[in-house]
Amino acid sequence: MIGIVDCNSFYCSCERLFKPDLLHKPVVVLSNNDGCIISRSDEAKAVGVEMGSPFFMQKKNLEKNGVTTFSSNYHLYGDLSWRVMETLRTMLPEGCVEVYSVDESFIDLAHIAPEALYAFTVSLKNIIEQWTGISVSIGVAPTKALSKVANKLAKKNKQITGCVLILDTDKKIIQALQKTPIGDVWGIGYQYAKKLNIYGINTAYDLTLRTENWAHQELGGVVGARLFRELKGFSCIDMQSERVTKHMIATTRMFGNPVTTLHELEEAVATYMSRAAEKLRRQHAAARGITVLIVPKQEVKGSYYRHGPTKTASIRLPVASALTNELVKPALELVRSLFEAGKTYKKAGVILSDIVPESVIQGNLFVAVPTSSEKLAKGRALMEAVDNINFSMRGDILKFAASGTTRNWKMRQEMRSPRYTTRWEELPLLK
DNA sequence: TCTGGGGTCCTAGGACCC
DNA sequence: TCTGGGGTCCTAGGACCC
Repeated sequence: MIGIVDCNSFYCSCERLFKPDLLHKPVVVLSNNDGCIISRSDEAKAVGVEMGSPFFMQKKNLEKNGVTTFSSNYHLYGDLSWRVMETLRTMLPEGCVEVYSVDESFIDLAHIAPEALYAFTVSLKNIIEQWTGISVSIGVAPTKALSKVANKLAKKNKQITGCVLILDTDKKIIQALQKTPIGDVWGIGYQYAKKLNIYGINTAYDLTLRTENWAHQELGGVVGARLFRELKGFSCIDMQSERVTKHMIATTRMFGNPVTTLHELEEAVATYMSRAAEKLRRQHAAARGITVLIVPKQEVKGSYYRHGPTKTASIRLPVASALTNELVKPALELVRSLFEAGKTYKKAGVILSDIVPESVIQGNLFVAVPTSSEKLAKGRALMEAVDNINFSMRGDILKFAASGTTRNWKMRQEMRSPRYTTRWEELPLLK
């Protein structure tokens, strides 16, 4: 059996941990730029605050209901996430925990006897809550997709389930599938749900009445076929070992204020590239592919989004690199090629792809030794020094000049809580 | 210049996840 | 006025090869 452990209203729970007076009060957390609502406590859900809804549209409702609002504080969430995952690792054998996102892990429960499953799961939940202060829900079933179904139901009926639900018989599985709207199924997003509704498929159970071939045809090929089998109880999405290196590294941001000049765009792109390059070096890798994207401010009729189409440009370096200066330079050329004078921009970003481990950077036969080993070593040493200083001093003390110093485009975060657990200056104080 | 089948590699873009 | 950020996987189609 496979379980999924999911933190309840994770970001809100993190905020409450250091503000216990908010325990049974409505709380929400906003996305970057204080744009939209990305986490809600149960009390906030109860007064009709929708997930993903824009902050400015909910502002009145939030005030009226006395909802406490936080900007996102990723230092805090990242640290508490780590504590929860570490707790799981100490409770389960090596290789049985797959961290799936900041607030979720799949756990392999094959080693637990069926009759002991429920008691084990409950004790796991209690220990996590006791050790970290974060409450979780756990769904258990024969496959990953079914464990997600179990988890959703456990959360929906907290009073009855106590946030733990185990689907260990065909009967329970079928009942659970019948209670699950098709759009709630893991792997069925907005587009597929719409399509399936047209075919008269409204619950997860309805989908299982079709054939694997049908799912293959209508739901994106092998992905759909796999989901179909998983819902039928045949496990085909294995536990993944911890991924060491990412295949793609992105740093993208909305601007705090709209940007109209090439100069500002260049600053932003240089800044984002510096961050992306840091992430790259942290995983001891180098990248060949560079993509720059900018998004103009422009109404598009009939579109869900309130911005113009994303403009992208990319290149491949002759040789993979992890040096900020080598990555910034081509990125700046790309952004210059994309920029159109007279337009207003609201977002920009960089994406590094074609990522290889640092140890296997391929030389290029046709590149005339610009990267003699001596020069390469110097570049690495410089990067290491920059990374170390920025890490120990916090907040980019050392920057490349191209990143600028004024940064009018920086994002807004007006209601961020202190970084209680990762900054000495921001430790919580007891009176 | 025309004709065929089978394969690889690459990129762009769509769908999804949290 | 104001709608997030960072990922994954897969498919289709073009270029190129024999």
